Amino acid sequence: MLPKTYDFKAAEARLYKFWEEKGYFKPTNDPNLPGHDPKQKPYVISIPPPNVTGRLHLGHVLFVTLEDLMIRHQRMKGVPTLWVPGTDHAGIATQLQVEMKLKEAGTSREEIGREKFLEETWKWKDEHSGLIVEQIRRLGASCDWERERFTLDEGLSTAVREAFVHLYEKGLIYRGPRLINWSPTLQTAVSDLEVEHSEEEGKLYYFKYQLAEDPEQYIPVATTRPETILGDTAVAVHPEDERYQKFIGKSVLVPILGREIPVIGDDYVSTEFGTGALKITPGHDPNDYQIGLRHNLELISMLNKKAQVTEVGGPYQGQDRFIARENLWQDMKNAGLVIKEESYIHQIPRAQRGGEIIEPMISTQWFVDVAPLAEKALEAVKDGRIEFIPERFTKIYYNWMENIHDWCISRQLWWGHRIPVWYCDDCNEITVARVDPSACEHCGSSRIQQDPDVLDTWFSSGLWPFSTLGWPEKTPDLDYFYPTTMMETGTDILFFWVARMIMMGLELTDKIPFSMVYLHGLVMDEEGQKMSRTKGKTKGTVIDPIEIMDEMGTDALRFTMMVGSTPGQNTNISLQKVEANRNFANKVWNAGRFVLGTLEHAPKQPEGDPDWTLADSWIWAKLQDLIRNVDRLFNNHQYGEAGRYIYEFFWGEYADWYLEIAKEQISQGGDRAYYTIETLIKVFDMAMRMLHPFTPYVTEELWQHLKDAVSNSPHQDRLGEWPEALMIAPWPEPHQIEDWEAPRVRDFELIQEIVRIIRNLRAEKGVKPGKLIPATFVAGEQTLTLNSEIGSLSTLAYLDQDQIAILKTQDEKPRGQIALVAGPIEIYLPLSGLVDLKVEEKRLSNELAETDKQIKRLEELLSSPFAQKAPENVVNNEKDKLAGYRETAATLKDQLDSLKDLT
RNA sequence: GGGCGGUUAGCUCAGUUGGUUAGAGCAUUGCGUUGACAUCGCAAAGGUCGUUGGUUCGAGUCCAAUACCGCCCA
Repeated sequence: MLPKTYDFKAAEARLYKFWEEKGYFKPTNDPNLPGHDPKQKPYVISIPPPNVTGRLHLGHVLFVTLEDLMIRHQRMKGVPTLWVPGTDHAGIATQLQVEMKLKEAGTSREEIGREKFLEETWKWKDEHSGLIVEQIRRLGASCDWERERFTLDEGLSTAVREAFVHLYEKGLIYRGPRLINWSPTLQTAVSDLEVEHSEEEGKLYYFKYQLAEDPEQYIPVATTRPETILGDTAVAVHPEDERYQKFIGKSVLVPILGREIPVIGDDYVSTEFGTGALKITPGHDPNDYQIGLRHNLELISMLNKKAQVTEVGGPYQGQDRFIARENLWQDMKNAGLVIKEESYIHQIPRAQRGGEIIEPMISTQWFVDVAPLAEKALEAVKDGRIEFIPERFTKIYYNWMENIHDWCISRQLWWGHRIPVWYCDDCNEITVARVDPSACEHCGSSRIQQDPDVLDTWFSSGLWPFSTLGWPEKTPDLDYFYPTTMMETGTDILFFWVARMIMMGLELTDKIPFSMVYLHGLVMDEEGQKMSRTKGKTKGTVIDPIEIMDEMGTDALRFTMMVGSTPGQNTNISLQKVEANRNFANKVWNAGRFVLGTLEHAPKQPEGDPDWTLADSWIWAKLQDLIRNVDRLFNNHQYGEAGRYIYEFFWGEYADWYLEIAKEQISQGGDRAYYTIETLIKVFDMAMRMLHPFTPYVTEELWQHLKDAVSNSPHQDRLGEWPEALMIAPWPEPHQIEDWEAPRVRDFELIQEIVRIIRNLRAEKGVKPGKLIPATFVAGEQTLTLNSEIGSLSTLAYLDQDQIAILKTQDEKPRGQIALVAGPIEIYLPLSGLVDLKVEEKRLSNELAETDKQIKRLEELLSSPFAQKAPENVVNNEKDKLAGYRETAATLKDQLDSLKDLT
């Protein structure tokens, strides 16, 4: 006998090892092995690689569980499946961690130098990389670990190198000074996507731009960043603005500095905003930069890389940008150039990592010219080769692709793929090479220096679906498993990653990298807020998945993530929910225990063919229905909904009803017991199969026990040979609904209704559950059905089996008994002493009133145009209901009448 | 400024292609503990689906407008 509670701690590690050792994580039909059939279409997922030095958070849990579920499902369907795991080097994040460590040790990367720093970083990586991988394994992830990759692996580095050189040679990568997003503390450029705009309170500063020819006249200008006045190279007004058009072509004086700059007309300027005149700082503002390009304006960098004022700032040179703002403004006040300040809410660009204010500045960086790539990437989605789930992301994708900007790919970091470009000291030409060159390819000089920068981590991530399979080598893996099938990831990296993979894949491999993109939302706390380490003064809301797994088991966590999630929507999670699902795992465990227990005293062999009871047929029909629903939902990627269906079936139908009835049927012994046990097992087996992708551990554990028990039981003959593991057991196939199902389900629902109504009455009358009571049923056409279910009825409603009468009709109403009505069935319970005629009358008339209401409602409905216009089956449905209510009403009236005779 | 999502029971969320007075978990209330399960069982109470209008025989489910919350892009 199994223990009373499921000991997940012992089971999980053991089962994972078992699966892995059996080689189930590896694809069947491996292209590297003999007998490979290239025609069999595989199902492939490449994991969104987590940060190699990171640690598991709930976001990881969500995606690992989802992908594992998809993979396990396909594997059970017999499809060759491959899930490629791996990690990424996470340039900035990892470098920062190591820098922090160095700082603690009283040194810095600059101090120890690049080579030593990289050594330290690799060491750090080696120390930490095991953790996240170990944690992902613990989640039950059935990835092929022999194909695990890391973005800085040799092979993947070759891929990055190839991609860079290819794009460069095609003219799609270029270098040049452009306005980029600069992070003054990280001391690197970042891409547009790595900048977040947050709405914050600031000030709008109004001041005077004096005319050079007549300082008495001025143009009023408003700005949120007065310090950038030092870098102004024009003042722009709308060409049709009557207030200012006369100034166009004249010069104005930069406050304090006295530099002369032109007044230009540009219809970008809004006449509504501020004063209607705009100062233009092309060196430090993206919009101004565009205007500068249009008007050929001078570009002035008034801040250096530490965001301090440069020499162009005259007296403010060396001051931090925010200090300079105050000082300059004060000086302008003194000079009478200030008009006013008002508070103003505006967008502040902040670094996604670190949160400091990003400084737009001119810098020489490497860029990808993405427009030509985007065009192909757009086409691949428009023509349906790539599909988004949920579908609405298609539009979001289009919108981004259609307004795409060049991608700044160089980072002033040390940890990452170093840019494969060498500059010649002699001829100043550059050499871009797949293999490290020893001499300039232009003049042959050996005095060449490699570009010190590394590439954006997302550059290598963009190659992930194919680089992990061996590209640019033509490997059997690449040939067979690429394009991959499913890209499953978070909505937040649609642009960062998915879009770029599509662009890179199409450009470099000429193929789409995957045909489906499934996007999940973010994991939030129970109030739908982002989890935070601290929340005001109260404790943080961060839930540590490891702790949860320790306390409640991996399955509980996985199931919670799955049933709590809907495609593209955020998932709110709470400990309470995990607890509820731990209870579910326990329920599954105990139901399994029960089923196993029945096998121990199963009759040896059946004597005849099966004679299925109503309950047997009912649960089997319900199972078929479940299989159909789960199939439908999986096909639509509604995994959470599928999980909820299985949960409901298992707990609400199989455990609550069928198991209880099975007890009684087994007690009858003989063939009845034999076939009941068979049904118990078959349904349980199927349920375990469908549940397995959600909760792999508890299902496998139980299933293994069941398999052992069955193979040692007489049932082996009829149940046949079972596969070696649930994990590779065939997925239940849906069957067309058969004619016998609906009537059996209807009949059983009548039994359920009878049971419920008796239970309710017992509860109402305070009859102890242990007390068995007699009952009389007047069943009319249902006499046969009820007769066959005496056992179930008495078990479920706690009736005395020896004192049950089932009559077809009844001439005289019994006296002094409680009368109940369930559909067409009259029920009489001789609860002497508990019968209060007044109470009974009230109860019956209430019921009658309720029934009459329904009858009236349906009569109205059926005499409305509904009867003509609605489809026949819908109308018939309502007609049947009406007939049922009428039957009930008639019976109730009968009972009321006979009650009145007594009074 | 453009776009997207959400608004359903006290809380957190589900809800097939519109089909006829809405489901779950948790919380609440009452009863219950000798054999699958107290990580439980039985039962009860609790929403008319943000608002307005429209399409339809029929709308939580489609359309339009609107309010509030959130996100993305500019």
